[in-house]
Amino acid sequence: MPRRTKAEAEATREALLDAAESLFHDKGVARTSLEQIARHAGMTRGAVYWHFKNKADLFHALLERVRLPFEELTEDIEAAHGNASPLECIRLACHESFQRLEQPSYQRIHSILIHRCEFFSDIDPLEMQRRLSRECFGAMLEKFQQAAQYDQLKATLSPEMATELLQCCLGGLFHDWLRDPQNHSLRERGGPIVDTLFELMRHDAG
Amino acid sequence: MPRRTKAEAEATREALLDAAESLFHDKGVARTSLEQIARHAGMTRGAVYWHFKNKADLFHALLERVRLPFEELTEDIEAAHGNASPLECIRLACHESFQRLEQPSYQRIHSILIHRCEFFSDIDPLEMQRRLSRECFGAMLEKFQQAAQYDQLKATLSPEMATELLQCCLGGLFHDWLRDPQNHSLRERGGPIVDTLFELMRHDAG
DNA sequence: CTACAACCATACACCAGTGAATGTAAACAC
DNA sequence: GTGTTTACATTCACTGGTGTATGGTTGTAG
Repeated sequence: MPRRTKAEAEATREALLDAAESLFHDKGVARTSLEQIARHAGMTRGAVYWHFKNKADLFHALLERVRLPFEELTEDIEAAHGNASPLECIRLACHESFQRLEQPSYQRIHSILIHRCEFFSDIDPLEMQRRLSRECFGAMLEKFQQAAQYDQLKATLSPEMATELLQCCLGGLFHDWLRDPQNHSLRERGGPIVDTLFELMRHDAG
Repeated sequence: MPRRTKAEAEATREALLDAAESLFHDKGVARTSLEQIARHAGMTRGAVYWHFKNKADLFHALLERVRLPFEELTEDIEAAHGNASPLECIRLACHESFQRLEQPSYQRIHSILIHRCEFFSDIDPLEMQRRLSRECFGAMLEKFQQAAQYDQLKATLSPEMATELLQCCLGGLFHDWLRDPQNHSLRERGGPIVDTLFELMRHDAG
């Protein structure tokens, strides 16, 4: 019973993306066909090829759904803890990030991005990872430089090194968690680890 | 001109694995066919199906080639720095690991394991990652407990927490590096980071 | 009210890849 | 030396997936 209204068409597009997200997560990107995606959304392959050029194009569209929320994350954090001290601001941002990443939709997409898809000629998951990593690094470095100005960091610890240390730690934590998301909570494990690291980096008062 | 001698047969088996390793690394696991692997090794698919049951079996065989060297790594480190202090032993082990991981064969296989293959029903890369991670964690925890007994750690830092911190840090470092191995050296970036972390964790003498 | 175009279903040809069956020549046991 | 088995090459049948072309129904602009 085509054709639908414009809002309905947009709804089926979202339904196709939802189906793809679910199936990619369950079976991997390479091993899910467009036919399966269409069926899971209650459509046929005709709908898929109408909304997307091919599988790579569909994959790009999926990633777009996570890029925007990620950008607003840093802004929200800035707004929420802007009045706190620089070091405390980063620490709180980490906790905030843990909480957001544990939302099912976030978790599923990142799991696809990291574990469920191979790198590709026309669809490179590494490029997206690099982007997120760079943005994260820049935001943290800025804060650590402020912290150094306020003498919050240990004297021997440069802001650049502090940023690298934290980024490595967060990255490892993130990958460990994504390996078995249902096994343990990112917040419960990551919280104490991050707090400990900040305690070690902080310049002891007195 | 079959049939070959036993040594020749073993050589073709290795050649097939080499070809698979090379092609998996260049094009990903899902997008390389057994035909391509055979051709790249100067054989036909008949050879592949003789030595391996199917693609998953071939993949397992590839991973076997990296599991054994990894196990001997920890033993070698134990033997080399067994007389050093526990904390120093772990630190040196990290540096040693960096050096080994930068060898092309290691780098390529880990790159395949993490970026070039999707998880699979019968061939799960996550399981291998979990194994390596667990073994690594166990060895480090043991050393950190010794370090705690010798009062080498900061009083507020438990050996469990120290292990988790280091593991997260190493994991993130490893993933960052694998994203662009040719871009920067694991040793050159990881060395200072690890040294800094140990400096922060060490109990100040005096 | 009508003509067009959006939205999707259906049908088609086509190919890459798998797995198993078969062929075969030489290595090895005896 | 002969038979058996090894170590492949070759062939074939089959499947699943892709891309495109075409058809059909209904919103929607004018």
